[in-house]
Amino acid sequence: MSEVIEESSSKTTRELILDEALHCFADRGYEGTSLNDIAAGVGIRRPSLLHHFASKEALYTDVFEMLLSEWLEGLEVAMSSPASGWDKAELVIRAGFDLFARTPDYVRIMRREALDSGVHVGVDLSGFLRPLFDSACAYFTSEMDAGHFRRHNAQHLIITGYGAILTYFSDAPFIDELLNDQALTPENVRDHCDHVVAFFRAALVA
Amino acid sequence: MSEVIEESSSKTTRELILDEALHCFADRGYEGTSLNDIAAGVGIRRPSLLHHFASKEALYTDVFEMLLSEWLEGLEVAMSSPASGWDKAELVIRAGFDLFARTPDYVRIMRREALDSGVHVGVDLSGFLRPLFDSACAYFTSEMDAGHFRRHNAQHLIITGYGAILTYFSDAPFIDELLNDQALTPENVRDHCDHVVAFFRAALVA
DNA sequence: AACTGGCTACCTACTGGTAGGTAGGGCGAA
DNA sequence: TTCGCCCTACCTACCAGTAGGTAGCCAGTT
Repeated sequence: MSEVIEESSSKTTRELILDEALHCFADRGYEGTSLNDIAAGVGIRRPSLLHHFASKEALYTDVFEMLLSEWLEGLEVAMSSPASGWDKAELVIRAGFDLFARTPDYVRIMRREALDSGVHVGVDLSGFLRPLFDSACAYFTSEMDAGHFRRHNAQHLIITGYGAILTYFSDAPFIDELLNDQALTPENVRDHCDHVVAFFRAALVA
Repeated sequence: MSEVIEESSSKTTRELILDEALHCFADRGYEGTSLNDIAAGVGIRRPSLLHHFASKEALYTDVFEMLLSEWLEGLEVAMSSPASGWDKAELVIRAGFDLFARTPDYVRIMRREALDSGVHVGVDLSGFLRPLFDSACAYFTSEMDAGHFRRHNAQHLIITGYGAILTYFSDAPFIDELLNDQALTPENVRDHCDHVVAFFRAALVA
């Protein structure tokens, strides 16, 4: 049964294209990536790539939906945890770090998409993330009402956290240069995660 | 003296090109902007634009150097203030907000450059910003040593602050959608600035 | 006369996408 | 089993459009 061997040892061409496209789009952006680049990375010609995806936009949208489903899954698991108070906030922050460290290419695509405000992608990005945002706001508000957290505007708080965490991964090449070190080694990611956790704890827990 | 009239009532073509290029590059990125776009925005043809700038890269580099000199000037003034302790940190944060709110296009270009890790621009970005980074680190470290601030890793702290502040401006279109509001109105910028100041104060000042 | 700053016309390289062809595997019918 | 057929996955060759850049002309100023 050759397909068993194929499934265990190698991916389908379609999956190889998605992987290569993810990497190229993250690295050079939508406009900066040509279908020839992606096809060459996979080892096929452009028309063969277009046999698997109807257009460049369709390919990008598929990559982006991969990203969204993975993030939604990863974050919903953490956010639905039965923990409460600071424990839960820390759990979500650490889950976010794990998620982003595992898939830094996704972070850079998301950042590019935020900069371009969704001109390339057909999906409704903010509609997709709003539920997460709203439930995070509700959580912090209720914890502040209960006196467990210092009072802050919950929306601004989430945006600040989103920026602080995402930037470490999206701007990693730049941070590398600034620190003269590799930002994305496991130890450095853990160190920065510990710092962010301690920083937010100091700001939130009286 | 016609140049007096020109300076007060209208800009030179070169300056008009720089302004339009700044806006286009911020909006659609380097690859996403064509020289035709910029020329059309100014009201001339592409070859005429290339009469003023040797190439697309040269134009981009000039735009970027405008950005750097403006930022360096704005931040150095704040950082060289004789204030101390938390007052000085708050002063620099508020100066950064003012600066970024005044020139949101610069922020988006900087973010794109951080994502691309400086492939388009000829200047040494991290070499330019390192002195600012180092002096900020030294300041926080000495204040923490003196017991004025809670102990944090200064480098991580700066990076967290950089991400938290920059993101509000670079991702403004995305935040607009998330909040169903305009992130960059003067009131909203001030509100967010107040929040960031309060948040960092809570985290740093025991 | 010379310079400035614009123009049209053109170049080459490359883009996303299409047309048409082919090697080969899977499969039902003879 | 073998023949004929379809389908998948790839290919080469090509298309129109657009990119950045160049050559050379022309009008107005100095």
